[in-house]
Order: sequence, then structure tokens, then C-alpha cells
Amino acid sequence: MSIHHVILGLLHQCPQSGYDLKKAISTSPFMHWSGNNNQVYTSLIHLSREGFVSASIIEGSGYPGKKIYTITPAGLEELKKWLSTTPALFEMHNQFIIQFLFAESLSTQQRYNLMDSYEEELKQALITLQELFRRELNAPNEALSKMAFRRLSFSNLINHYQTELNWIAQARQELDSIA
Amino acid sequence: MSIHHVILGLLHQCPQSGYDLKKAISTSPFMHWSGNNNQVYTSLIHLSREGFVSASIIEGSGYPGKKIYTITPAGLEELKKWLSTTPALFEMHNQFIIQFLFAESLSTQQRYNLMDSYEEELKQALITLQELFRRELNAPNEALSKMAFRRLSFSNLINHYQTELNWIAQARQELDSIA
DNA sequence: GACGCCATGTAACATGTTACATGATTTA
DNA sequence: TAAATCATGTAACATGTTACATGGCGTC
Repeated sequence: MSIHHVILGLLHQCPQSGYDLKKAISTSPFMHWSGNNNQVYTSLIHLSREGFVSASIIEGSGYPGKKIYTITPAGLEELKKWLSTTPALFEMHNQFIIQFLFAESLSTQQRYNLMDSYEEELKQALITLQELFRRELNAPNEALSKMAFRRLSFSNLINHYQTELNWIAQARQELDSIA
Repeated sequence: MSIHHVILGLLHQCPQSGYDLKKAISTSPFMHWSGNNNQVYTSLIHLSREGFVSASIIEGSGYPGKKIYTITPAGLEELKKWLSTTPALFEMHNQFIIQFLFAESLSTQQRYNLMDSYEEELKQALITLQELFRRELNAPNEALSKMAFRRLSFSNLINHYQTELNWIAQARQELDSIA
């Protein structure tokens, strides 16, 4: 999965500038690209060359060189093709679990600290995510189906956060029982 | 999280060759690097220069240039430092959920197909993972604590697979109810 | 006037993937 | 004898991150 298809998907929702895309991507909990993401600009140049997006320069709108990108029919076709390809299996990128795998090198105290701080981080992130979710639900009236997709996507992520938190409780209990 | 620390962790478990590391990393369900991973070789050169690993050439063992890498005291220190750093939050890299987010562009039929094929893929992967887990449990007698870490790590991943499968059932129901 | 946000872009660097090159040993 | 596995490495390419450069607009 590349950033190109994500940009096509966002542009299909509505035409917007590189800056808007950058913000949308960096604040989305589903899309993992750096907050300071300048890749969108190079990606947009690439997509332009491919004929998947077209740019129109907006005069007299604050910034002189501001461009609004729109998805082209070829771009929409490419997006639909990608949307119906069987996705690769999810990948859980979890530094903590790898640290945990090697945790025999740590003292019991360090391991407790690691688990505690990870749990705290998770709880905080879950609150932030739920807040984002709440704001999504209160968004101006969208189509019912579109809302359903967003709501379900959020609950998917929230489920994984809760799975992780439940696991920590279970892991603590098991480790205590063999100590 | 870089591949360097993963290599240090694996070398701390036991000294091994680049090829062994490559295999360990590409077959581990926790470490996401390409199966055809040649990064290990460049990473080992890097780690050597840093003084974190040392190589000894094994003569008369099949391949002439075969090297066994061992973690150095400096490497172990670096590993321990990394192991006790607060991990970045997990990142769920899930192409499916992004496709789902943009799924209004698809027909109902295409959406069903997408969910069906993703579910099938998940079920297959879960079976493979459980098989891998079973083999881990039957591994030659390791220390009890080490086994506990491995067992818990596996159950962590398995929990996420099941969370994903449960979510699909829930999503199908909700989408059917608003159709 | 300083700060933050809007807005686009380049350059350098780090990381990750694919293809290629070489050649030994083991297994079918 | 063909294929798979062991074993190391290089080169080209793709992707992703950080820092830098530029400058307008709004607001405190």
C-alpha cells in the first residue's frame, strides 16, 4: 500500500491542496506517515505525471502558488482498481512486543516499568482516539453509508486498543503467577 | 525501531550467521521485514563498525566465508538501553481498513467480495500462526520465564487476529441492517 | 513584532525492497 | 541432474523522514 492510493482516495472525497492532504494523512489514526510529511508533494507530482490528478492554481487566495488537486477519470479508475484488490494481511508494528520477546535480558523491575509505561501510553492514546471518534460522529450530515464506514473503521481500531489493554492485564497476572 | 536492535536481541539469544538472522526475521510474525531481506548484511556491517557485534569466520563448514556473529559487551549495553526505552505506540498497518474507509466508491457486491476475501485470508493466517505457536510450545526445554514471554507474545498477536475476525462479523451485521 | 498557521517545495539522509551475482552442499 | 537450501554480498530502486528555504496572513 502506497501513499499514492491514499491520496487518490482523499481527493475522491473532495478536491484539496497538498497541505490539506498532508494534514489529513498526518492526523488520521489509520495512515502511518510522518507528521512532517513532505512526501505528499512529491507524490502529487508523480500522480500528475501519471495523469491521475490535475492541479488548478488558485489566484488571490492567501498563498500565491496554492493549488487545488482533483482526481481525474483515469485516477478514479486506478483508485477503484486498488480498492477492490485483496488487501495484504494487516501488520502489527509493535515495538513493545519485540522488547517483551527479548525481556529476559531485563530485570523484573525494568520489565514492570516497561509494561507500566506502555499501558499508560495506550490509555492516553485510547482517550485521544475516542475523542477523535466523538468529533467524527458529530461531523456535518454525511451520507448514512459513509458515516457507517467511518464509524466501523474507528471501532476497529478501538477494539485493537482494548485488546492490547486486556492483554497487558492478562500478561501481568501470568508473569506474577510464575514468579 | 530499527532492524539493528532486533539483530542485537537475536544475537543475544545465541550467536549466529547473517543467514540465520535473515531467516529468523523473515519467519517471525512480529518482525516485518521483507522475506528476501538483505538488509541484515548491511546492518551487520554497520553494527560491526559500531563495535556492537563481532564476527568470527568459520573454516571448513560448508560455505567458505561463513561468519558467526556474537554480541559484544558494548552491544549488550546498547540492547539493554533500547529494551528499557518507552516504546512508541503500536501501529496497525492495515490496507483493508483504509480500503474500507474509501469503500463508498465501490459497489455493494465488490464490498462483499473484499470483506469475504479479507476474512478468508485472516482465517488462513490465524491457522498458520497457531501452528507456529504450537511448534514454539513444543520447543526443547527453555527457561520457564523465556517460554512465558514467547507464549504471551504469541497470544497477543492471536488476540488481534481474533479481534479482527470478530469485527468483520460485527461490520457485516451493521452494514446489512442499514442497507 | 513574535508566534503560529497556511502553503509549497528541495536536499540530504535513512530505511526497506528487488534483482542480480556467486558458489557450495543437500535432497529428491 | 535438477531443485532446494545454505551462505554472503552488491547495485539499483522505492519509500519515508528530517531539515531547510521561502513567504503571506492572522492574532496576541
